[in-house]
Amino acid sequence: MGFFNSKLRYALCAAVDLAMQPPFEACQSREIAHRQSIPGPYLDQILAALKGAGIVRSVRGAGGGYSLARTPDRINVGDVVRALMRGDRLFSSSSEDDPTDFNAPGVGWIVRDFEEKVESSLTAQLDSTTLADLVQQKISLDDSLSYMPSM
Amino acid sequence: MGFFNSKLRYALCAAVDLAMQPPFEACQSREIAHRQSIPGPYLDQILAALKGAGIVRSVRGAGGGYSLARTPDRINVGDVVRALMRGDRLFSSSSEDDPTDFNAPGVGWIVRDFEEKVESSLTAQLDSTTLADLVQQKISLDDSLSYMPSM
DNA sequence: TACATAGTATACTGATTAAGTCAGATATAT
DNA sequence: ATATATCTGACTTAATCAGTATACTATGTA
Repeated sequence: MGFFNSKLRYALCAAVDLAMQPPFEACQSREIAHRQSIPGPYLDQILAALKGAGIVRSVRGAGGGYSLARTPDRINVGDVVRALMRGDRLFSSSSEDDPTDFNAPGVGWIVRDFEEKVESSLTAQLDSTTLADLVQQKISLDDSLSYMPSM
Repeated sequence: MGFFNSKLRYALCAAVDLAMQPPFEACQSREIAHRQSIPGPYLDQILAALKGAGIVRSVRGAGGGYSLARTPDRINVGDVVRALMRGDRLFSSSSEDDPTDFNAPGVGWIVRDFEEKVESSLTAQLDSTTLADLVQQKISLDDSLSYMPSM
């Protein structure tokens, strides 16, 4: 439906959710799933990816859960995107797996070059927005609606 | 492999190819296909979409072919993208087909709102680059390589 | 009028990805 | 030990991507 895929959207929701919790306090995946309406087992996959990228920390066993590995102002949206898109789409590789000969010095070059400009300006935008920014927007929204549940 | 899909890349190559031909002179689809290394029948599909969007004009019968419907400086990349992405991906719709409840006033809202900001800045970039710009880059490239075939 | 040329339309196919689901293994606090 | 959690990997279903194939329609030229 949109520009992001659902996995990425879920990941961002989960990350922002964690960013709104008391810092470094473990939070169960099923709580996050419930608050953000994310399918439980699917969220587990996503959290695993976030953990692999060092965005999230996990504590196993009873009383365990997930927490952010850094403060929200030191995690940006680009980090989350890159964590999810290992092997997946959203301009996965920058190097070698060209199907056609866009290497020949022709129109294809120019098109590819333009594409890269778009990519890099997009990346810049993703990297300049932090989880803290998103949390702040959430708070502003709640304020403007004149009610303040922490959900 | 990249941010664009191959259909869009082909469409841009074809459009730029036409932009480099003598203005309003009909050009056969198979010639374009050959010059730009695009699978013939696949290009036909793409040209049909471009025609449907009023970007390209076609003349049927012997001696016919395709030409741009407007001058290259009045066709931008965004036009081509929108022509191709009818029903397809790359932020297809802006309205109603939300799978989950991103309508509830929660974190999902903020994520969706950020997503839309990204989309609109992307759209702005696509809309501010014309086919004429891309042709100019091609010419500059040829110059800098010190040889000037029109291909 | 007939033929060749060229675009138009539709349907089909194989490969890949998206979006989850499910079962079970592993770790840990009590 | 056991209940509670994460972790893992395989599996499923549907959609999309990237093209092919086939038949049809329109038009300029001989």
